[in-house]
Amino acid sequence: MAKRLDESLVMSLPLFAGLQRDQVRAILDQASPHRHDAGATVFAEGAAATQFFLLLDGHVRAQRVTANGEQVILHQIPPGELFGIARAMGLDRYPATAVVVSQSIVLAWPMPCWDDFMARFEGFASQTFRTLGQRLHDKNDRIIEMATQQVEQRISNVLLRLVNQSGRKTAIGIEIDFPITRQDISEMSGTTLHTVSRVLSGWERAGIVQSERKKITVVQPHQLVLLAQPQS
Amino acid sequence: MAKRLDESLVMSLPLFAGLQRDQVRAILDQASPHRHDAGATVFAEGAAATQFFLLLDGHVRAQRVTANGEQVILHQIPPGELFGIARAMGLDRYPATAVVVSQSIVLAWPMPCWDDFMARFEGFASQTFRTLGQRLHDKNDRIIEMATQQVEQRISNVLLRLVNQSGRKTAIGIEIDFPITRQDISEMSGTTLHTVSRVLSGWERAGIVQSERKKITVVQPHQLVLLAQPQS
DNA sequence: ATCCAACGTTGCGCTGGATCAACATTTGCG
DNA sequence: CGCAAATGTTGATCCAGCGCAACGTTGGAT
Repeated sequence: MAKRLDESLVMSLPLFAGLQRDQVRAILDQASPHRHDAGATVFAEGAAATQFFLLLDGHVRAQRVTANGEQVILHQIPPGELFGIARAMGLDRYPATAVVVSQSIVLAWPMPCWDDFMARFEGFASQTFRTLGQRLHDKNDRIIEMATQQVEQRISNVLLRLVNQSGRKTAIGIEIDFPITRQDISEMSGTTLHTVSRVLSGWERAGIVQSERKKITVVQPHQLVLLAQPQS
Repeated sequence: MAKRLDESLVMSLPLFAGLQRDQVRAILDQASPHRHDAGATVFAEGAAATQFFLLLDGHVRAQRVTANGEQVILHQIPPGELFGIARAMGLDRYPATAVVVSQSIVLAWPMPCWDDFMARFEGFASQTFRTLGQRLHDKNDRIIEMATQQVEQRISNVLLRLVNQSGRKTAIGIEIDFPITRQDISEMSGTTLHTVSRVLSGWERAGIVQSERKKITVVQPHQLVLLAQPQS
């Protein structure tokens, strides 16, 4: 653990915009960096919220399990974003489980730092507000989708969101750059893996997507946008 | 407009906890009070966010209309809560429409006050964080419900939420203390008014609820709790 | 090289709820 | 008062998508 974190890794993040280099230094010095492999749990629902985190690289998702044992994926955290900030919301336990989707680099701070940072760094609070506002907005969108749209449209929307957030341009289209299963998509769209499989098979036949095991490439994003629209 | 707002109206709200009487005075002096009748629109989706609001008394809901013209009720604002705080989330337009459900008293501040209040009053930011966190939590619950539960369970959950938030004890049970239609409930639970009507008729026959036009009284809350549970 | 677990596909039947339709009741308004 | 609009009820029908089942495919562990 001798190696220090380099400020340049994070200076470009909106969270640290407007901070001096030595301020960032001070923040980073209190963080412990972790590398997690796919499948690892960063924190579990209901556990005491002793740390908060910044996702430097990779993909982490927040999910919850129902009384029935069904999983629901609530949120996919993009690189550069804070997560596990229960303290900000007045909670002392994590409201969901954070699971690593693909190898990720995560910074962790002890939760007491939270109040300290909020008080000392101007942009910290406003940036956190923005993040929460964005999440709230996304969740509203999702609620509206679930309330009014058909399964096929919901799946289109999930794919489009993933592509926008984590798409990587390739020769044949835009690829989702982390491993994702039909089951995952079903847990994001409120349906079953069977239905997802059927729908994706259909789209593959129509040339809209192309997929391998745990990998999906959107070949015709425009078609997907059309499918995502509520049909008149 | 000669009458001044009395501090005691709001001093007990968590939002103003820890503030001195003269601080509250200063805040109130910048507010303009409004009385709205049922059906009035406080602000519309997409409009420039020029004001933020505090609901003193009554009921206001946030809703959005889909491209199809279907309405979805996103949130019901309880008395004492801030709303229309687009600024906090980094937005300059309201993301939803705020409609008055029953006669309400609302305080309005010009949006520029927001940054000012946030900077000057300690508890303002933390209380707002708490409110946003609470909303986020509610929306997660709702997403999980919509993804995993049957219509009857979702309707139970909606009723229970309304009863908890705005229930008034009466001789026969707990009554929802603002006018609410089957249509409204369907827009909160992602179903149709027909299905809501059928379900409520069933519950009425079973003696769980009792309802008149635009009025619902839960007679056996416990039964409703049981119905809301995912069946094994 | 083999095996096993995870992942993906597809057919089939069933059903929860949407949709369509008709009608009843209540309220507000000219 | 009488009428139109809003609200609520209930029956009949239909189908999207779930549950179930069987099977195929891939990759990683030993």
